Amino acid sequence: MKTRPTIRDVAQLAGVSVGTASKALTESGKLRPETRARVRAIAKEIGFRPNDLAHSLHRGQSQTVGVISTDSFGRFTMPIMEGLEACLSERRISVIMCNATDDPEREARHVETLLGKRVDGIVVTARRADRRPPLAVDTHGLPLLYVFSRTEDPDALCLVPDDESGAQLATAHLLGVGRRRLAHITGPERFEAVRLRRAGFVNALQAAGLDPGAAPVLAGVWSEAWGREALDRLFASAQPPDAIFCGNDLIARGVIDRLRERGIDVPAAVSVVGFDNWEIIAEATRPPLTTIDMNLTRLGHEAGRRLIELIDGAPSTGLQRMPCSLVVRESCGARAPT
Amino acid sequence: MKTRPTIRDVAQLAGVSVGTASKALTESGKLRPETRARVRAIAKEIGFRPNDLAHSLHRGQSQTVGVISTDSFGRFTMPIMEGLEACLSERRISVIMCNATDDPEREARHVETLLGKRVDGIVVTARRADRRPPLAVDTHGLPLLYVFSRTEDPDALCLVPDDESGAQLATAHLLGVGRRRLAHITGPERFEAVRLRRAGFVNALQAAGLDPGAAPVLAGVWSEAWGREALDRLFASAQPPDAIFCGNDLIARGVIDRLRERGIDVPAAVSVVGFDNWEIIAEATRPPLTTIDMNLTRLGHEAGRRLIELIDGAPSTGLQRMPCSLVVRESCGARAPT
DNA sequence: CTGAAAGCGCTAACAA
DNA sequence: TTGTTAGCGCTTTCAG
Repeated sequence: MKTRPTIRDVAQLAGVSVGTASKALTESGKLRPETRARVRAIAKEIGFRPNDLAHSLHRGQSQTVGVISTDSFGRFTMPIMEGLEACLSERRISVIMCNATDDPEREARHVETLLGKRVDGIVVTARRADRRPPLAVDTHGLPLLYVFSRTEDPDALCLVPDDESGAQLATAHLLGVGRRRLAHITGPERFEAVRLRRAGFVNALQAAGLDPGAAPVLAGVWSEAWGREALDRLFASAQPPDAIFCGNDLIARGVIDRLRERGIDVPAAVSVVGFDNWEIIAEATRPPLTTIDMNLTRLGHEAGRRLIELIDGAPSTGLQRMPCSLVVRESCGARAPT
Repeated sequence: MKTRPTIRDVAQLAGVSVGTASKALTESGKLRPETRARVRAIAKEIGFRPNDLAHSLHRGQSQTVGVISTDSFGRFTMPIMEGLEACLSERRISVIMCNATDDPEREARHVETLLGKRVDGIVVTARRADRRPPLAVDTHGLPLLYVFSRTEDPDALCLVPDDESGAQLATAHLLGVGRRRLAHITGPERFEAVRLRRAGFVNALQAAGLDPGAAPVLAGVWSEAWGREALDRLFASAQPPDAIFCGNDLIARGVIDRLRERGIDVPAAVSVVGFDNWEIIAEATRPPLTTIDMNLTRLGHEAGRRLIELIDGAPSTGLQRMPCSLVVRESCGARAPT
């Protein structure tokens, strides 16, 4: 491995001292423009690129943060990463990806490595936004941020989507297109997201003066098959719903598929709204699915912003819920009921 | 930011010199076991963690590699990353993720940053395995590896899935269950993957003594809607196929959906095989989809292995095609035809 | 077996 | 305006 040119090489070729060369290259200090230009020319010519390791060692900041994911680069992690990286790369901060896949030992090893590399901060992300135990390793007060993930540690800063208000948004939209007999088909009860989204659903009904007790809520799993099955159950009753809020887009897809199979028109007879805005799914349903977007990329971006604040010394703790938004496609019909 | 303990602190508390402390902590050299134990105890007690930046600066290796993706953390990048990270983390090598999203300028900036951080190697990955221009920045002979991506640079090492043999596998499977009137529905012609998979399809037919000219090939887009439309076209003819090899799972899903809508039984009347093994899709089709897996996680793992070899000094160039495999579910029927 | 010191590449404080 | 030097934290000779 041929070693790369150092600032000493640049200085030598430019006929100045290293100190001068350094000054010339970092904009800092006062220098005769002529000298500066010469140094820079040499640097460019020999392909000098400052060694950030040395810089970081000196400065005590590595311009690097670590991301620990328990979601092995899954569907939710990627948009978050995208936003995070976009935000951080503007400050020339690099992000190191670590996959722990729910293995505490791996996680600990990764944190050790990150600490060794003297990252300026760590963000923890997960497959679901439920509470998780704090990192097992003592991070010595390193800036720490949980995204799409929460911890018991009250000192930690956690950023999660606002499932409840997202669900209210969805429900309100169904009411807005004139529906009154709503139902909710969702995932496993043990997910906090399921409980929050149900709460949002119920709240919105109450706010509209409807009786939530009359609105069926079916909890199952996060799959199309469950969506189909649940739909069959709802339509076995005497008073089937005219609108269904689904806990995620997969369920919604199952629901819509089954409605079509039953010859029930969406959105003419029944309106459906999903959750996730998983585009490949939402755009492939027939008709395309109106759904809730958790704005995960924005969440990641915000995480980057907050992490930088933490790194810059502004302390901050607590749980922050970021708003969801409604993406209207065609599965609910016109906004104004006819 | 309270500064972390250094090896000097450890040495001082243990009553030895820094040199001794270093030896004690690195397994190297000869030391009285008693001394070693004492040093280690102190180190553990005060939470000493060696500063890898200093280590790297000294050693000239950063134990870090960069990944440049043009696929903004998309569906194909994820499994590759997973395998790569798993492989590399065993050697305690960290991976820095950079997203360039097809913007050459961003890409260049990222490469600069990586060079500054003195990464030991760079892997480039993409949304599709087609040829791309080499990195715009001079990497000074840094180990470089293209995964799921190729470049014109003949000196580069490129790892891609073997689309052609994957397609042969799929086609052979259809023939193996007794089908003879095959068709192929696929994506846009401009994708190399489309051309290779078609070639594999044709080869397999020829190998079986069938006339490829008689087997329709419909190129369109990578969507369910196209799958449905193409199926309608095939069944508008006098001699519809009894087996369809689809260029990806989305198309396959559209095909299967439409077959069901037409009341044609899968797999009794028609066999279908997909490509990608995108589990969420493949498992949701009715019946579940038999498909080709590009083994991207393994590809990523292999990339890690090869990159380590490059870093360790073994030169290697050229295009390497990694095998795909067949995942049998239920959309083709029994292996032995009745 | 252990201590002292040079040096990895860079920056910043101080001299000239 | 420019040069000199100490030091960031670690490893690795080379003496002791």
